[in-house]
Parts: sequence; C-alpha cells; structure tokens
Amino acid sequence: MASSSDPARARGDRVAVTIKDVARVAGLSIATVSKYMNGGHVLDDNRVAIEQAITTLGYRVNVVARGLKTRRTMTVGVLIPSIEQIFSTEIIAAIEKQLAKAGFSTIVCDCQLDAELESRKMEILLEKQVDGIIMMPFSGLAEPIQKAIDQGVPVILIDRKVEGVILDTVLVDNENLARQAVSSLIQAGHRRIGIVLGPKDLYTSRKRHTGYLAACHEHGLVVDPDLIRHSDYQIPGGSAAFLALLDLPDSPTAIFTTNYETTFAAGLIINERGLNIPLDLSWIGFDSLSMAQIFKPRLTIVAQPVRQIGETAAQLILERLSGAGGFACEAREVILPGELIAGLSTGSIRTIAD
Amino acid sequence: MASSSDPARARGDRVAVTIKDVARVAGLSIATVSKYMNGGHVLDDNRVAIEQAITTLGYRVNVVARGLKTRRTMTVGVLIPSIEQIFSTEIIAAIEKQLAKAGFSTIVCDCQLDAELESRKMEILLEKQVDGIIMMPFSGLAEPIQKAIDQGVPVILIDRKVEGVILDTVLVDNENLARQAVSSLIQAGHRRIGIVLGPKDLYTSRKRHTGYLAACHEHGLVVDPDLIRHSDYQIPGGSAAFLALLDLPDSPTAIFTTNYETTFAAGLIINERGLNIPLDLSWIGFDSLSMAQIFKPRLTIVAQPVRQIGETAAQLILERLSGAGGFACEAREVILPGELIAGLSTGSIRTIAD
DNA sequence: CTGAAAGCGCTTACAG
DNA sequence: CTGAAAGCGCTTACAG
Repeated sequence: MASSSDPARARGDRVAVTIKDVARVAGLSIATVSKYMNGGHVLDDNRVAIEQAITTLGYRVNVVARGLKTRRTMTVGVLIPSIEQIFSTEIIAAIEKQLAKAGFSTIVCDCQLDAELESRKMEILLEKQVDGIIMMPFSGLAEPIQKAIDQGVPVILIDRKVEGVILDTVLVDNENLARQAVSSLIQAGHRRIGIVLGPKDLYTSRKRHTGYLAACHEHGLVVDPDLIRHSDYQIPGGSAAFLALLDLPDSPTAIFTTNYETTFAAGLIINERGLNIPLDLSWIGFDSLSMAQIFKPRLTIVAQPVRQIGETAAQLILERLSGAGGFACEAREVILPGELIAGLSTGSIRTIAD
Repeated sequence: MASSSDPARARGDRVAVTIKDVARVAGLSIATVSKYMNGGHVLDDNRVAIEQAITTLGYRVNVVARGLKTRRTMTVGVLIPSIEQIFSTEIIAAIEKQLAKAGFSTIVCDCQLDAELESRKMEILLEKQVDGIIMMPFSGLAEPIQKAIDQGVPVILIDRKVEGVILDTVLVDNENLARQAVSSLIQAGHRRIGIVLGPKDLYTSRKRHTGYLAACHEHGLVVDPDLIRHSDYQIPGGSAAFLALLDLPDSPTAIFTTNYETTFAAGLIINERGLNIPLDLSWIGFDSLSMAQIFKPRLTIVAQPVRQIGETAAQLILERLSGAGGFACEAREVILPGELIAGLSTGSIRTIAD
C-alpha cells in the first residue's frame, strides 16, 4: 500500500491500487487475478489469496482501462432535450433501472433545448465510447445521429422520428390519444374546441393535430382553423396561444393543451384570470399527472406511458448490444398506447347551457 | 480507412479510427498528432496535413484511452437521491452547465431513494474514475463517502451535512427560512400553526424544525407538540401527517409543509376535501414553485436557490480539481440564502375572525 | 489452472 | 518542431 510519505499522495494525486498490486500481494500473475475478477475459475487457495489481497488493498477495477482493452465500456448514453422536463426524467429513471439489471450504466446528457449543443453532446458521448445511445431528438436533425451511425454505435430513438435516419424507435400513439381526448369533449356537447399544439414540423405535434382533426371529422364537426394554435411547446409560447384562444370573439368552450409546458401555461393563465373550470371553460391537459391532481377541480389529462417508454428503449438497445437480433436486424418501431385520465375539468356543455 | 470488406465492420464491431491512422495518413508520428490534438504547436504544413487526415478519416479522440494515460477523465460524478425530484434536476442542470464551461462532463447517478444503491452507485462512479464527486446525501451514512475519500477523490456535499466526514458543503439557510415563514404566519394573526417535517434525524428537517421553534419563541407563542409532525418527506407519509393535523380536535389555522413532497401531498388533500385556502386554512409550502403558481390561490412558498446551489458546488469541485486552494485546503461551508415567495394562501387570521 | 507477452489508444518525457 | 519508446491498467489468446 502507498505509504503515507508517498509524494504522490502528499500532492493529493490519486495513487490507485492496480491489478499488479493485487497480483504481487497474492503471489500470482495479473492474468490470474484478471481471470478471477471476470468470474473465471481459479484454485481455491488462489481465490482466497486474491480476495484477501483485494480487501487489504481496497482494490477496485479500473473500468476505463478495461474498456480500452475490451472495446466495451458497458455504458449507454442518453441524450435528451432537457433534464428539467419531468417527461424526460421519468423516462431516464426507467431506462437506468432496466439497464442496470444488465450491468450497464448510463451517461445522461441534455442539450438544454439547444440544437448546437445536441450535436456537441452527441460528440461527447461518442468520445466517451458509449456502447449505445438512447436519444429523444430535439432539433429533429439527422446530423447528430448520423455521427453515431458512422461510428457503428447503435441508436434508439424515443418520442419522435427523425427524417433521414432509419432506426429502432419507441413512440406513443399520439394520434389516437388526441382523438380520444377531443372525442370526449365533443361527446360532452362541445362544438368549439380549441387546441394548443407545438411547432408545425414537430412529429408529436403533427400526430396530435391529426388526432384532433380525426375526432372532428368523425363527429361531423366543421373545423375552424382559428381554434388551432401552434406554439413552441414552451411556457411563453403556450401562454400566448392559450390567451389567443380565450380572447377569440367566438371563443372555444373547451381547450386541449397538448404537452406539459402548454398545459402548465394554461394553468397559470386560468389561475391569473380566475377562470372557473369547467364552468367557464372545459380543459384537457397533457403529461401533467401531478399537476392534474393538485388542480381544482382535478384535471383530465392525456398521460404518456413514461415507464414503458424507458423500459422499451432499454430493451431495444440491449438487444442491439448483445447482438441477438443483431446488427443486421431491421429497424423496429414500437408504438405504445397512452391513457386518458379523467378528472372533473371537462364539464358537459349541455349542463352549462341548461 | 477500413474497407467495406473488413470483417470487423461486417460483424458490426466498431472499427475505430485511431491516432495511428491519422499519423499514417498525415505522414507524421503519433506524437506529433497527439501534440496537435492537445493544442500544441506544429509546423503549418503539418497542421494542414493533420487536419485533413482528421476530416477524411472522421477521427475522434478516444477519451477513454486518454484518461488512462493522463489519469484524469475530466468527468465529475453527481450522486443524488432521486432523479425524479425536481429539486435535484434543477441543481444538476446548473452543475452541468458550470462544469461544461471548464471542459468537464458529468455522470449523473441516482440511488432511487435506496441506501444500498447509494453505496453501489458511489462504487460505480469510482470505478469509472471520475475526477471528483458532487453528492446530495440520501442515507446520511459516511460509508459511501469514505470510499471516495480513501481513493483520494474530492467530494462536495450539497443540501445536507453528513456526520463523520468533513468536506466542502453547500447548504441552504433552512433555519432562517423556516423562521421567516412561520413568523409571517404569526404576524398574520395565527396562533396555532402546524408543521409537517421530515425524519427526525435528517439535517434539513432538523434545521427547519429549529426555525419553527425560533419563530414561536420570538413571538412568545407556546409550542404545542401536537402541531409538530414528522414524516418521511415522501407523499404518503406527508399526507398522513397533514391529515393528522387537520383532524386534530383543536386543529391549526395554518400549516407549513417543509419539502416538495409533503407540500404536494397537502395539495392533494386540500383538493380532495375541497378546502378553501386561505379561508379554511392558511398554508405555506416548500420547493414547489411551479405548483405554487398553478395553485388557487397562488401559494406562498419557501424557495431554495437551486441554481446557486449547483453553481456553487461546481465551483468548489473545480477548485479542488485544479489544485488551486488544493488538496490541503480546509473544508469550506457555504450557506446560501433562500427566499420566501408570497402568494395568497396565507390569509390573515384576524380577517377570518372578523 | 496459470503466466508471459502483446496490445487496446493515448500521452509524455527525452533525444535529436 | 518531431519522433521513438515507455507505459497508463487492463484483457486475451497462447503455451505450459
């Protein structure tokens, strides 16, 4: 063991115990110690000697060195738009848990809603030699993803597709969920239903838009384009869109906000204006389970299956990494169902009219 | 470049471009390429040759290999109780941003509110050879932390102290914040003020408890032990404690919930029971800024300076890593002020009585 | 089962 | 400025 007069230690340098030290103390070769460390069989006497050496020295394998040799770091990179979005954190938690079971750890990177950072962080993940990547695309550009592909690193996409790359993807049935939500409002008697969407070219927003239209058509409702508002899916933009709907001359009797941020923005405005839900307005939110429970009255929301998204993505990357199914296997697309969770925020329009 | 008939590539293995390839293509030694990669001066002609080789080959430095040699991975581990707690994610975001400026990346580990995992994740961080660790302790045990210390890896603690280790620590002035919150209720005329705390031995809970007592004493209030409820700082325990206060024969006219989860739990119950805030009850929450804004009427809360906590922690670890101040420097303790953000949930008791 | 040797991709004194 | 060589800590055929 490094003596306390070791100049390296005195300087505060890390004086790592290496496999060499273990071998020396155990009186064996490093090859044998390595074999033991990796679960191989060694003679009982040797096993004891090694275990003792490890304990006395406090040896811990250096996975950086191991990774250099094995060319596997047993690490999966997770790249998301923002770590401050609860939608992402729940997914990350599920991914981590699932991967840990298989002996993989994760490196989480967020790009802070910045397209340039998305590319840089992908770069960092690759430099760190992650074995695979699970990515929730932010910019929608293929370029950062292509870097991983070029390097032969498997990528699993979650939440949305990206044009220009064909990869395993875990999606949610956004269209159907939006259709259900809007249908329930129509069935409650609403005829003028506003919707706050995201950017026009965003995959999830497009699907939710389609679902809205489908519900209207099914019930023979004429679609008023004034009721369809695009936003940036952030709080300020969501607020503007929601306000625009409220302030319409012929304002909607119900509004559907289609992601967490726009739902939150709506809550702020409703609170500020002192609107009575559902008397003044019916409302369905998205992705905001905890907010939905606190809100008075309890909000109806569309809930995405966050746990399952994470677990599925982890499963898919593990399959790619184990080579079962393997490199050659075609890209798979998993579409998960979500859930409409009923609260009391969607009053019946007939009751109101009565 | 690896030809497309390369068997490794055919198998889907990663055929990394290495510094050797760059050197060969550029017609130089790997030492020179390495020098260039690390910002050293090379002849202009050589620089051009190297840059060209890098571009054509798509070379990316292998930081795993570099780390093995330099004994610095330029990575800081962040160990937190749960990635699903918004209090943590905001801090993480701040840490990441700050460290990125200095060229460090972060590996975030959460222990999922599991003491055993806290120890294992610390182990994983050390195996990954992180240069330093920022930790929000969960179990309060010194054992996991000691592992890092033994290995000479600097650790910065945030949010709470841990007995048995002396380390740089970033804290919030919990006592004072709680004192302010309770004082404001007393000044509004409340005499029976309930408080939902966390576990008795938890650092932050103890401080908030002390602040409560201090406010009472300052205003000459007799403390009724029935009004002080300990919980596990989770939602179910928080609900139970809050309900117990509500159902007291002589129930409090105001309640202070002292972390995010117990505040959320209170919101659930208030919503379920249809309590009118502040007519039926005055209420001050904690750590729940977004919830506070949605709540009707806007909640008064104690807000911790999450951004600053993260930035300060990052700053401290960078100083330890740069050796400025250095290894020998004594442990520092930074106590940050928080903020009482006023809403409308704390009505005046006099008004009610009138 | 065990050990000597080569090598993963890089950096770093040290000569030249 | 440049290059040959050693070595970071590990694993992995290959002999023995």
